Amino acid sequence: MIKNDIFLVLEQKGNFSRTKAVLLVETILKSMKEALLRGEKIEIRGFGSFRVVPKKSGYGRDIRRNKQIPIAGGKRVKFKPGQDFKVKIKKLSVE
Amino acid sequence: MIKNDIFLVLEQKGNFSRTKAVLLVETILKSMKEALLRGEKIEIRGFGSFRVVPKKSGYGRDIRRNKQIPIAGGKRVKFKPGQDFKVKIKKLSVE
DNA sequence: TAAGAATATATCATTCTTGATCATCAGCTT
DNA sequence: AAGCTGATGATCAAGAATGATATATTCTTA
Repeated sequence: MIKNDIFLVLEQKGNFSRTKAVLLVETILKSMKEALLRGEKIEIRGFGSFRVVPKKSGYGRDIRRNKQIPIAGGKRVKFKPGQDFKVKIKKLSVE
Repeated sequence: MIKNDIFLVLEQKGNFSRTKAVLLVETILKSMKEALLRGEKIEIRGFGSFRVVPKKSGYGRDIRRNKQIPIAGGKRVKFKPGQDFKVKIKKLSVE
């Protein structure tokens, strides 16, 4: 699924024009990124939550030279799917 | 940020009615969940990607009894923020 | 706004991801 | 439709998440 698929869904199921659909999606994505960049968490019940958490990891690898590379700490974004969603995804293995 | 905040953004910046905003968001979230439940990956350039990956983890813990509990394998959803987004988030630590 | 529903937290050991970089592949804009 | 921009894969070691459960907290809906 890519952006275009979302536009199509909005055009078909939501009856929105392509222009509106694009405006919509971009607006939502932009506001979500801004929220996370402010350090806020995003919590959408039934779907999942995004949180900005500190990161300490300290080593990477230079493939060419096959040697370790120090990595500075910082923050990262973590997504956690909702409970119901998570359970359903987990069961995909059954198929 | 919660669902209501997204509705507000759509009402203000996108000039959509509350009803339309709700329909929109629910439609998008639903289609995204369905895609992932079909095993598809979702890739939104500039934001990030969601993928369904296999999981093997095998042990949990019962806090009351303080003993190990076996955990069945399955699949899980993984979110990976876009490059630019990831870098910006990482720098939040500087502040 | 208040009731109802969903999520965070803490716990431990095992499994898994992060992180830089180049080449390849794929999404997105014109 | 094609090119440009952006994402994935592979590598290794060490730090970090997962998973079940009950309670406290927060989101959502009627």
